[in-house]
Amino acid sequence: MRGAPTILHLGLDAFYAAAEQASKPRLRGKPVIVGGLGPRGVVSTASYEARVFGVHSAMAQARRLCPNAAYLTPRFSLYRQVSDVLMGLLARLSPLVEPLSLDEAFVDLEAGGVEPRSEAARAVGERLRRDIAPATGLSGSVGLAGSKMLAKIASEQAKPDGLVVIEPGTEMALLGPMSVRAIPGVGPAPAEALRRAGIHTVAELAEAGEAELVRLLGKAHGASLFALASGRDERPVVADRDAKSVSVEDTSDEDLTDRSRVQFEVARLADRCVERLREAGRSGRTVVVKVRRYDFSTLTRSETLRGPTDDPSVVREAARRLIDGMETSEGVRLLGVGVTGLADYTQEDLFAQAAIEREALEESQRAQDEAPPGRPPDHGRAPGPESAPQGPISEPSPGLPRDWLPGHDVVHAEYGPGWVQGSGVGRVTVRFEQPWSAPGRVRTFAVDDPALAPAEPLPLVRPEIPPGAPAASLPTVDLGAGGGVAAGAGGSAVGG
DNA sequence: TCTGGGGTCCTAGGACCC
DNA sequence: TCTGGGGTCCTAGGACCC
Repeated sequence: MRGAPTILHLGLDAFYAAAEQASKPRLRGKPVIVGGLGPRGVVSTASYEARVFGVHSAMAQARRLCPNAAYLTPRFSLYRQVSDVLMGLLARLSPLVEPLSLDEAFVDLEAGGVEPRSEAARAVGERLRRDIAPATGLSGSVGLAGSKMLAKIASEQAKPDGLVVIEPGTEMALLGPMSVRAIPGVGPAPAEALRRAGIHTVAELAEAGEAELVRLLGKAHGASLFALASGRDERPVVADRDAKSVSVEDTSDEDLTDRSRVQFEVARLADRCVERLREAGRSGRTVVVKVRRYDFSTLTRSETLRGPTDDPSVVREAARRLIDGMETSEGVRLLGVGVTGLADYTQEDLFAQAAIEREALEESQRAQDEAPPGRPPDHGRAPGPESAPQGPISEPSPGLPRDWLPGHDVVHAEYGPGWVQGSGVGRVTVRFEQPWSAPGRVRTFAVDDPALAPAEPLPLVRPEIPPGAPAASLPTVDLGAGGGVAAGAGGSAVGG
């Protein structure tokens, strides 16, 4: 606990939903829900307008409460882009920045040379809030306090779009009457155990004493909770924490019962997991398979290899052995594959590498041959790294239905950039607008209209156009394939 | 509140080694 | 050959967070 509020916690407000509203002028001021699509989808983030209806994160039945909201598919490439900008702003404040998620971080202002006084810390926080809007197009809330826990509680109180400083010396008066749930780490299960023991507030936690809390909640939880409730929190802000695991999982729209289908899906998940592992430049030693059954009971099985690997076929085979030892006959709603025990990737010798790639290729061909019947051949999603690169010439194969996901970006040869508002019965409705344009109008096309193509997200903040540069080509967020957004984008701006 | 997806940390038992 | 304690690794499950 510091004598000055020099630990800063920042969180963007309703991040994903706010990013969608910044992106889509027509949705500003309206209920927007990211996620919640599909028979088993849950809400990822609800805009403040949607929260009025009682919609919140992780909720399954949002549609009943808020049928008129815009339900959108998440666009993680955009959120990551915004996150990079945000973390860049924070890095200017201090070398000690600890990201907690894409939109949340702790910053140690003292390590950044900020004078350890309330006024100085507050000034930095206020400037940060002012800088966030023009840099990201979004708003954030800032908490400042003498410890991580209090800074986080402060920024929670500051939401939306505010700043709260907890002055050292005032924290116990503030904390005491709060519910035990206000302390990060106290979820439903510990809260219930505490309630049965007659403990409801933070003050009662501190009065209960460490021994009692350890008895109720176990050694680690009890001890750390007692310290936090007593206002003791010396946890440092830690930058550059390495990830400890990588995993992917998928809930199917309907429970899977067919054994070969389960095996096939596990192999695909293993490939996706390794893809992500490799992107992170890591390798892992323990392969984990997760199964959630029809009744929501959850099983995991793991296998530790002799050494770390980032070889798709090795991970796939381990996952296959694990799933083969698991009971799935009554129906599986979720399958997952993960890798833990991560090590920094070390380039193996070239022969081994070549052999591995060859094997992976053969394996993926085998997997394709083994694909169980009844499954569409493969719409659009690349089955493996070898088919990934696609130049500007790659046309969408005619006849194959494309997924037009609500909220995703498209570009039309005549009307320019827009986003999918909805699709069905062979038609897709697109709203033509950009982050910096006035609200746009919708048009409807056949799903296979050749003039319509998927596109990368546009940045939320209009990029500066250097004086003298041609006003056309606006950059897209990702420099990946398929861009081609430029045509006609120059003239239609309104704001700015 | 019939419950996603990506993570983190903790607990507890058993194997194994010294 | 028996007994014991401590440390570490592995496995499985559970709780929490965003």
